[in-house]
Amino acid sequence: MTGEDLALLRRCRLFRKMDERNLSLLLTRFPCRLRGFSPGALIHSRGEEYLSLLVLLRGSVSAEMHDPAGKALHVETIQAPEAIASGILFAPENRLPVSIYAAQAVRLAALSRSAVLECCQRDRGFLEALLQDMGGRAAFLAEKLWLSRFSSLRQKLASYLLERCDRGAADAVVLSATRQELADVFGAARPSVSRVFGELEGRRLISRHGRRIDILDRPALEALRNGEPRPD
Amino acid sequence: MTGEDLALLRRCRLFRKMDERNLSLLLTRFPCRLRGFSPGALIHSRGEEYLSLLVLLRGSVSAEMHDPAGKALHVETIQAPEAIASGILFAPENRLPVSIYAAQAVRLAALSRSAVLECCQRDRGFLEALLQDMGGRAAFLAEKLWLSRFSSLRQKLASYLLERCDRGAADAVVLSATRQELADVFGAARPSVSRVFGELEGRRLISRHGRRIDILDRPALEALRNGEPRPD
DNA sequence: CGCGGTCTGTAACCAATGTTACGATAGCCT
DNA sequence: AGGCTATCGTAACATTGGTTACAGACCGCG
Repeated sequence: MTGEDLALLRRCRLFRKMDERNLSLLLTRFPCRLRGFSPGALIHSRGEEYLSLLVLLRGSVSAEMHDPAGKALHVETIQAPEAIASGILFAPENRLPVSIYAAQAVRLAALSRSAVLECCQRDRGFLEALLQDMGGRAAFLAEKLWLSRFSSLRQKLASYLLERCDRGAADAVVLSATRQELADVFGAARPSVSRVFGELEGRRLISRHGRRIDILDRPALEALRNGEPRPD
Repeated sequence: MTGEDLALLRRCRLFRKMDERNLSLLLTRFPCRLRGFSPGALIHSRGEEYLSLLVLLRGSVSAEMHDPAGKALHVETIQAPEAIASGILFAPENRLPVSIYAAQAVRLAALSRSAVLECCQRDRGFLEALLQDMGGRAAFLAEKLWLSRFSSLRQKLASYLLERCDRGAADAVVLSATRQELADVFGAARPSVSRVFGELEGRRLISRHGRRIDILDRPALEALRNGEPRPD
C-alpha cells in the first residue's frame, strides 16, 4: 500500500481517530488488497458474499437495489473516503443487500474481517467509529423503510424541495438533478414525478421554470410534507 | 442483579460466549438497571433517545412503526433472551426508529453505552456477537426495504404461506395470526389481505376454512411467489 | 440551416392498494 | 336466550403510482 493510499485511508472516518502506529502495524500483519474500477463498472452485486470490508479511497459509488425485471431503487451514493456496507460484513448471512456501481473512477481497499476485528480490539477509537458507522447505516435504512411505507411521492417531493430551499434562505431552488435522477432518488417513475410537479404547480404551491423551482406557498407545502390533512 | 437475572443474561447471544468472570467484573463496575413491563405497555417510543442497550430477559416485545395517523407496520417480534436495537445504540442520531411494546410480561436490563464498549474491548466473544447482531439487524432492515418496494401483497402472502407449510411438511397450515395481525406484518390493510386470500382461492391455489389454509397448487403458488410471470 | 439526441410535460390507461361500509359468524358473558 | 364484541368476507369507490405513447423544447453538430 502506497503512502498516498494510506493517507486516504486515514482520512476515512473509521480510521481517523486511530493511532497511526497501530494502523501501520496492523496493515503489515493483515495486508489489504487494492482495486480500481472505471465509471459504470459493477463492483459488487446484490446477493454476493461480502467477506472483506471495502473502503472507498477515491471516487464515488452508487448503491442500488434491482428487482428481477431490472427496475432500480437508488439507495445511496457514497463519496470517498468512506467505508462501504460496514454493517453487512459481520451479519450471519453476509450477502450484500444492494449492488454497488462505480459512479466515478474508483479506487478502493479491501480489509479482511479478521483485520477489522483486530482493529476493534486494539484501538478504541476505531471501535467507536465502526459502531457509529454501523449504527448510522441501520438508522438510515430504518428511515428509508419508513419513507417507503408511509410517505407518498407528493410528500417526498415537498420535503425534498423544502430541504433545498432552507439552505438557500430564499424561496427558490435550482435543481441540479434531472427529473429522471429525481425519480430514481424517490424510487418512482419519471412521469410520476412530472405529474406531481404539475399538480403542485396547479395548486399554486410552486412554479416551474425548467430546473428552477420557486416556492409560492411555503406553509401549504409544509402542511403537505407533514400529515396530509386533506388534499382538497 | 440477582443470580437468576444473570443466568438469563448469559443465555442471550451477546453474552453467551463471554467469559464469566469478565462479565461479573463488568457488572460490578457498570451496574445495570432492571425494569418490568406488563403486556401492552409502551417500553420505548419512536424518536425517543436510545441511550442504553435494552436486553430482553423475559417475555417478548413487538417493534412497530406508526405513521402520524396511527397506521402501523409491525416490524418484528423479539423473544427473550435477546438484545433490542443493538444497532441504534451507537448511531450518530441515536433515536429509535420504531416503538417497542411489551407483548407479554417483560423483564429487561439496561446497560449503559460505556458498559457495552467496555465489553467489546475486554472480550472478543462479545465483540463478535455484537457485530454479528448489528449486522443481522441491518440485513434484516435491508430485506424489509426490498420487500416493501418490490414485492406485491400477493407475493408476500404466497411466500408467507409456503414458509409455514414447509415446516409442517403437509400442504396445510393453521395460522395462529388474525387477519388483522397478518395485515400488520405485511404492512397492508385488512380488507386488502382478505381480497388476496379470496383471489388465491378463486384461482384454486388454496382453500380456506377459517384460519386453516390448504395449499391446492403448490407449484403455482411458488411461481407466484417468485417473479409473477403474468397473473392471467 | 436542418438533424438527431436528451430532457421534459402530459394524457390515457391500468394495476395495486387503501378506505369505508355493511352483513355474517362465532364466542363469551350475564 | 339475548346481547356484545371480535373476527371475517366482500363490495364500491378513491388514490397512488406505473406504463406507454407522443409532442414540444433545447442543444450541439455537421
